[in-house]
Amino acid sequence: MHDLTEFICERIASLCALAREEVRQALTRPPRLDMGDLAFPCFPLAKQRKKAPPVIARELAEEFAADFAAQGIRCEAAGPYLNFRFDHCMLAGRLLAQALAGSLLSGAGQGRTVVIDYSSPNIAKPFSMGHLRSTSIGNALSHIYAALGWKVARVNHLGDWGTQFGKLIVAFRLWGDRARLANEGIPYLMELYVRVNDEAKARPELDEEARAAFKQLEDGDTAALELWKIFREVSLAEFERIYAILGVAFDSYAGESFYNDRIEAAIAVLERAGLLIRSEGALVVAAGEPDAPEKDAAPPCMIRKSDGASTYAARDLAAIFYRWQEYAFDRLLYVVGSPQALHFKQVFAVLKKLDLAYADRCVHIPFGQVLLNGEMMSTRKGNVIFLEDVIKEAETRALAKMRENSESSDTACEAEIARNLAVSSIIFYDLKNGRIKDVDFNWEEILNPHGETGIYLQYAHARIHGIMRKYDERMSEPSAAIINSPPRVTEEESWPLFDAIARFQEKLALAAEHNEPSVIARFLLDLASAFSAWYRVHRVINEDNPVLSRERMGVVLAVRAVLAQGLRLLGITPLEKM
RNA sequence: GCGCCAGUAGCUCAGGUGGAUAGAGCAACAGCCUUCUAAGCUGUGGGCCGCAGGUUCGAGUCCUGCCUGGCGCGCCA
Repeated sequence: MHDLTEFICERIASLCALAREEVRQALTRPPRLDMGDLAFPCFPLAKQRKKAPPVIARELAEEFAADFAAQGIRCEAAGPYLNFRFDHCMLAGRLLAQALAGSLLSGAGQGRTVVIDYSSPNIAKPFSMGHLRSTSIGNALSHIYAALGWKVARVNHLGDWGTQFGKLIVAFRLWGDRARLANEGIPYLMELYVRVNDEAKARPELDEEARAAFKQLEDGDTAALELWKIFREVSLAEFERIYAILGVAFDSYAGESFYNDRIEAAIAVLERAGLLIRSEGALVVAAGEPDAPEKDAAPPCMIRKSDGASTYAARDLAAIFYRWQEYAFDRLLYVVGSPQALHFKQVFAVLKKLDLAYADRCVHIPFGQVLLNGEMMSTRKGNVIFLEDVIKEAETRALAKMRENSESSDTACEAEIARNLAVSSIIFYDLKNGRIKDVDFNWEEILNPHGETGIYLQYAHARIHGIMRKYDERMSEPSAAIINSPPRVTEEESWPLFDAIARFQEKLALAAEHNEPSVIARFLLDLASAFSAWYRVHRVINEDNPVLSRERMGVVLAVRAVLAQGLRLLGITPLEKM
């Protein structure tokens, strides 16, 4: 399609005295498929030719007709637009072959490295729907960049350090039970955490003790460290279980504690650069220009508190220095909620002040919050939904639906499919909208199996596999053989499917450009919906017409290949049966 | 008070670089299973694109001001 576009650009440019680039910019897609494949709006020529755009469109259509027909391009005027229609059979044939060979995507990012910081939950708390967003968005981005040929380092910056562990240590010393901790894991830790917070309201000295306990941790007190290590291990085991269910993996779990002994060195870098200013007893880096700090609209970036302790910002700077050494990244993505936008703005501004070449390579990828009844979820307050409860409920419903459809056989297989459907719907629900949108958690919405859902996509994919099974059964040739010798595409009705397939590469590039997995999610909905509409009216298996059967099977296989590839980009494993 | 983000159908949302009659899903209503999975398909109704100016041949899209909501504004991470 690209070569045809170039041909059109060249001809219009030469005939209308426009720059080729100018023509390419002006070209658009008609709003509906039946109007054509490409359109040139004639408005810019109105002044030059001193005629109304519709007149110009008609003239151009006539002038181009013969020339373009030779290339298999039909052109016609439609109001002020000049619309072009390509040879769909030829294009579809090409796309079919590419889709079946898996060569629709080209790796433009080859050789470049992206570090993606995502998921990053605080340990000692159960995995909630709030943690899911960073996890699913980051995971999808990791697949999207990898598909474009980037080298991807997936980093889980665990929240495994800070005063909350002082609190937990205090709670454990007061009421802790090692046997229960070993048996119950995170829920038990949370119980202790909630209790210590409750009791601290009446006994403020507990907060004091918690600060002291965290100080012990930082100073390397063996007993405190031993407890902390157990908390961390128990939590990590639990998270890895959840990540396995979600199909998410990481290359590094270097979290906050990992940078503990690198912070002083990081602060020393700022010191040497002369960026640190003493302010109200704390050490800060001013946000604005060095010569006019008083003009700052933005608050300064605090590096060291007045009591000498380091801050979150100092830790993040240490992490960036380390990651630069470790990965020499071309891009560093922080998949962290939008409330932290200011924090990252400040940290990145400090990098700029240090005149570091990689300052511009660091990007915050914000996303909206998961709310419950319009409020932020809070583990401590108890108004929180846990991911696993949602998975269980979704599984139960999927299983019930499967039993309703068929009194089938294999319960182990059923359970696996139900689990997949549950995870697919939850991940897709999280990714289908622009990431900046807040999500007010709603059971009926996330469990809804109809409409724009992960289940809808899986259903389309599973039905294709149903056709494949039947094709292998009824037709003389196995469907897999079609992959090696793709059929010609003769039916115009399959064009909407190929029109969707043709956009896969540009959608992928767009998704990476904006760090927006929902672009892929929307693309898949378009593709699946085009397929579902086609499926009703076009029967694939037909023993009396093996040639047509073969052609349609090829079309369906092409759709399947793209659908499966797209689902995997989102971190969803395509199902062959449901 | 300042900053960031959002405001499109009853609800949830799509609408690269400004272009043709603003699109989906849910909900509602009406149809479609003797044929490859009805978790599907087809159709109907439903819109001062927050408001007001401006730029332009042309604005949901760009600029300015305002309104509403969310989040954030140094010793939590």
